Amino acid sequence: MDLYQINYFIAIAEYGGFSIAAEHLNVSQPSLSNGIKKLEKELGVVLFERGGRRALLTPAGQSFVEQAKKIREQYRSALNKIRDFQARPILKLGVVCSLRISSITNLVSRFRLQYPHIALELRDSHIDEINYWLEEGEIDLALTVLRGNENPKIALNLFQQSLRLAVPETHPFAQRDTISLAELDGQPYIKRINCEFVTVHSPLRARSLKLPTQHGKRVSKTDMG
Amino acid sequence: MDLYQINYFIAIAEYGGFSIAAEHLNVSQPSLSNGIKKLEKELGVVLFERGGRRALLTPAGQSFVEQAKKIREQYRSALNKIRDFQARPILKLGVVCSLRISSITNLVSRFRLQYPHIALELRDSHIDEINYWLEEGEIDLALTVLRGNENPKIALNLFQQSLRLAVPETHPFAQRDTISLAELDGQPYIKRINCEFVTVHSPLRARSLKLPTQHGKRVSKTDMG
DNA sequence: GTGGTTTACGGAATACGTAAATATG
DNA sequence: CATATTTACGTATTCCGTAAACCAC
Repeated sequence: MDLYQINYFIAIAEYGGFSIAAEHLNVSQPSLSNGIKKLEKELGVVLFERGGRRALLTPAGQSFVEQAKKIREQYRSALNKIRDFQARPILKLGVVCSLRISSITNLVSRFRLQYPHIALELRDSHIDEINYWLEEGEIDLALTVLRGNENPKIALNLFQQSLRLAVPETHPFAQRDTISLAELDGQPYIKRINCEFVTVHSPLRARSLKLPTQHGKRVSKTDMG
Repeated sequence: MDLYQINYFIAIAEYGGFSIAAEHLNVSQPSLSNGIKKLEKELGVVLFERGGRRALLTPAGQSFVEQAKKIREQYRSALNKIRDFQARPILKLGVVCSLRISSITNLVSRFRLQYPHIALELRDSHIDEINYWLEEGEIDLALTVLRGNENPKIALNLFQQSLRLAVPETHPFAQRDTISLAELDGQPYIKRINCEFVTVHSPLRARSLKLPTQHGKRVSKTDMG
């Protein structure tokens, strides 16, 4: 039994399907299928009901999810404890995937020049998981979007980043120069898939394509440049 | 990180060396060496001080032993929980390695004839680990040696097995027909290595070679045929 | 020299991705 | 027919054992 199988299994259980879990894990669906198959063989039980549109946990699977999460937690805890002994200090940095890449590379290169003896480890995800990692001590710092209600002792404004809205020419917003995020609340939008921008062709003459989404939740007010 | 690495690491830490751990794990020394090397690389710390006769834990290694045992326990607990859901019932049987193989195979074949739908899983080790497995619920039954003080409700005498003592012709015991185990207390003896009998050549004309040892502890009174 | 660990190397198992096939609604 | 999962297959990695080298006492 390997940890990757544990992680695969938990992801499929939480996302409710092989395909969507594969996207978030950045692996192919067949890899997940084979991994779970091997896990089921080792455990001697069937973990998912694959019939129909989505993968549903069997009773055995439901039981094993709890166990799997405990194993994962134990492993994470062990990794955190061992960090104090590592010769070369590692700064673990969580990055919200909606940040512009150039901003990150700029910061990283300046950091590496100033602190060459410190190793950098970057992990990116959506804002909720970043906050979770921060609480659990899995990352030391987070590059994220400030919402204005942060404690100034633990949050620092590093830079501002302008967001642009893409609408068709016929859209009511097309004539406006600035839009507050509050006005967008409830509007349908194109969802970004796995931190990649969906490329939009002809019918829309896009000004630019940059929309924070947070996985289908409605956008709320945040800082705009 | 795989579980085999965890098990390798704990075994080396407990036995105090790569070679002796390899014997008990039934793998080669280089396999252990590579496994630990990979683990150290992944963790970013050195786990053992390899200088000299034996492998000694570094401070990081001492810390990680505790974590590794927790991970192993969590994994075992998960396996125990999943057993209730397994379609084909599995009877896990622990066998003391000093038992005669023919006695075990005889019992096993009769069991399989009578209960063909039950899968059998056998694990063998010394008596202390067997008892530990029994307490932890890792095995359902134990084939072991009765010491006479067992609760008759949970222990059953299945058969008796005669033990023989091998001594040189000049030894005081050589003229005796029977020896009680109490008389052997404190006597030097040839230690069995990894459940295999040490083959003894010329100078000793052995009557037979069968001595219960329990890993270097002094033998105590038990049932003799 | 002896006991113990590491390196080198060949073979077997496996994890991954791409592409095709199968099943479900 | 569309979506979702499973097979099939080629490739790269890795795990294991044997044999040889290295290292400390």
